[in-house]
Amino acid sequence: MGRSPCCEKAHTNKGAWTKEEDEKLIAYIRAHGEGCWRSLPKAAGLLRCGKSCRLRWINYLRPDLKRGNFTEEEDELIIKLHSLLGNKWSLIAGRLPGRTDNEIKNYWNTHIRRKLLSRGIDPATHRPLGEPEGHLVQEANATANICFAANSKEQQVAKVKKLENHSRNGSSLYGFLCKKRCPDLNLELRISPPSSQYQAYGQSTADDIAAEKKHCFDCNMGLKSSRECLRCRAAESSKEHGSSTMVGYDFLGLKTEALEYRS
DNA sequence: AAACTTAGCAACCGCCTGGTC
DNA sequence: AGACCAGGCGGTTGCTAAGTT
Repeated sequence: MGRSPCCEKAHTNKGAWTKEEDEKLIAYIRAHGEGCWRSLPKAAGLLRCGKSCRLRWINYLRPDLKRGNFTEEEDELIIKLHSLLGNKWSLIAGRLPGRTDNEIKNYWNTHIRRKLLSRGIDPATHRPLGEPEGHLVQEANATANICFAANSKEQQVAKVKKLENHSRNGSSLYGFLCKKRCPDLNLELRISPPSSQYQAYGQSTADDIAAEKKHCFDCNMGLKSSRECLRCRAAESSKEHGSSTMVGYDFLGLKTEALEYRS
């Protein structure tokens, strides 16, 4: 038995992408959007594995990527998020607009690890080198089990329900753990109507958004995050789930699921 | 100038998860 | 219930440029 390979390896290119391949992939996704990665290579005329196309698009070709060096603020945010989430690079990336999980992972391994070691901090535990891990590590693990990102509304609902089984107030637990480990990092989740979303961002982020004009093409108001407009998603969610409240905004204005669910 | 080492990062691999039938 | 599939994630590899001897 076993799983069939995602592609026929004998007839696929490997290694660095050429300019022509990039152009084909960009042109195809512009015309058809992101969809079935398995069938995309053939449809786009690429001799590549679907996974390879997805990686190339997400990590390099996506138009909303921020290129260039990490700022000091981003460094510190990554460190704090890593202390809470561990090696959950995709979750960390979800809170750094324009950065990818791969990019952050590489940056962590090449820069931040060294930076922490030079400060005498163990990058794995975020505690002084040589000190036993203690209870805070368990707390970090517990925090990592709280899910922030889900791919669909259905998953969000399922995950919130799962969370509710553990705690009647999941965000309070999260806030508690965050505060305990990083008292100066505001990761408190909030419920707010879409119209007031900018108030939840904090001024600097709102200014950045305005400067970059990252508005949704559909409603022309909500923030267009790396995947979709939160405002439109909120509207869609409430349509589908009746009185369910599925969307919230974290301190960076990025996608924050699983905040509240009323059945 | 050449040989060697190191750092940075794009890309790959294998595993896991969730959805569908 | 379980087999299969697609997408996603984290760890690792390998190439290349920069730095050092």
